[in-house]
Amino acid sequence: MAKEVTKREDNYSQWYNNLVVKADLAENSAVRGCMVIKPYGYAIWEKIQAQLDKRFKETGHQNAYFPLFIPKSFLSKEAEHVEGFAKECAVVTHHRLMKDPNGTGVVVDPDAKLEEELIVRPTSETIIWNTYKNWINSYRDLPILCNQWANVVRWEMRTRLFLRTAEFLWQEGHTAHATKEEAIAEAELIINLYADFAKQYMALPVVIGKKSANERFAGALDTLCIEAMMQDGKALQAGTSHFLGQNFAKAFDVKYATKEGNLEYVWATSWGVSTRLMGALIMAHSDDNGLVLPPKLAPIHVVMVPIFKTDEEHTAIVDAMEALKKQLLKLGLSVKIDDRDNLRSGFKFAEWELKGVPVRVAIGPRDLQNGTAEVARRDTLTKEILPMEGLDSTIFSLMDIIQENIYNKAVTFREENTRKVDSWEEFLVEIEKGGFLMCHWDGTTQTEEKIKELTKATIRCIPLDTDVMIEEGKCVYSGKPSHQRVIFARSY
RNA sequence: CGGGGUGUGGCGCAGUUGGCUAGCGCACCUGCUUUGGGAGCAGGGGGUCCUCCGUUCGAGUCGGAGUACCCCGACCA
Repeated sequence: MAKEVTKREDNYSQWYNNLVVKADLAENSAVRGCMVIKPYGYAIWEKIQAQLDKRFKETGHQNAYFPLFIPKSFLSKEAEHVEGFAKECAVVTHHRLMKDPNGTGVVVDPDAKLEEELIVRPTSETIIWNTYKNWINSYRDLPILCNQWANVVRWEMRTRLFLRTAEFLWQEGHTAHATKEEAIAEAELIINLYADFAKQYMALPVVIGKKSANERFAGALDTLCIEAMMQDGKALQAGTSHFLGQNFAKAFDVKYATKEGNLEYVWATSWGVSTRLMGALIMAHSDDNGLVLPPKLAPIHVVMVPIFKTDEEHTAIVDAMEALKKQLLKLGLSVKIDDRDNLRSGFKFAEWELKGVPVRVAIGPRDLQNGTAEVARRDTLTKEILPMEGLDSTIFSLMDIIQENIYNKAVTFREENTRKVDSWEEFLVEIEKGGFLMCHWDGTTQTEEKIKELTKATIRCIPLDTDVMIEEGKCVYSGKPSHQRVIFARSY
């Protein structure tokens, strides 16, 4: 009973934390607020990275890398941007240590004070736009479509594994365009790319929408986002794509010569997803037995557990497994044969379920005689005895079935927990139940803040693509006229 | 930065109104028996009880200060 996971309904956040640690994805580090991503967790992140990277390149983007440190003066060039990040920055003030003259160990050498402090990037707009200034002269230099895979630091008060850590891994795209229309199209392209990735790979349905002015990225004219629903009914912002207008171009004086010979400021976007996606993946699909991984992101697709009494049986079973493994490898699946001899099969079953491996194959002496194997699905927790013959293709097609099933389950859950609410009394009751509330809103920040103050619910987004949301109505709080419903929810 | 809680082998905890050699479960090591849903028995190793100061014949236990972490708020991908 070493690795029992707590139940979801008892304490959702404890369940989540427990799961992350027990499933071997990550753990807290010695550094406050920072986490260690363990090999099993990182393997999932690598799959996410690879797929996104492929999609970025298919849409004409290139990877580049910019410095970790940002001179303090850069950060203050865009007024809203500083305000948004100032409160959570790590600052480098010195560049040297020395032996402690009054004792043992080392102290900061006071003589090594930096003339200008360096900020550990909370995001890279400023350093990148300072660089783009030198890259852009003419309309022929545009567009610039760069992405970087990097780590950033935001000194958060409270942290949670994957969902909010002081340091996190992400990708951040930064693009420069000649026209407003092109920049807006880029921001939309990316948010759709994210949504499609979430659906196809993470088996995660998301709502694409626009942030209200209040929730917008510091320095953006518009923030597009994808919002997902977790199993406790809370919303999680899974990715953002910002239309930055000419704000950063103006702050860093980035102009280009048009065909006609005029000087114009360039238009910008930035966009990103982070290791928070891992949190979304875990919270959206897992159950009380542990992680449930969609096959497209699972580091191990199939785990095989031999059941045996004698050495001869063990050898014969593992031989049969090796043969099946070879066939599965040919089909592109990753396979693990768990032939540890110090653990019982029941323990292994539980352990691999905890780690979310989509399919488990158990073979025992009985199967060996009958030419069968026991195949268990992680998503449904069902198992059946199947003939060894043709098992490779059966398992291969199971992957798509499982992927789809996990997605459908998440869609169903979201639909069951999304509802229209039209009165304030109803809102107060419904928000306690969790989920997405589709409500009319008068469009003012005051109303939005009042609702947040009273209920902790925020506008997750103004959905872009849902026709049903466009209709006349009255604001759920103020009663003023509204033309479209927005999504209210409590969030992470 | 406010409110609450916890610091005892690697992990999770117990330790009564201060009392004698600091204990339990898991994990670990050795051996035997086991293996179709988290094995059993026997033996074994591992502790400056967060730190400092105080009270006392005697402190894991009481008091004070510090410190670290967790939970709830404010802040956020």
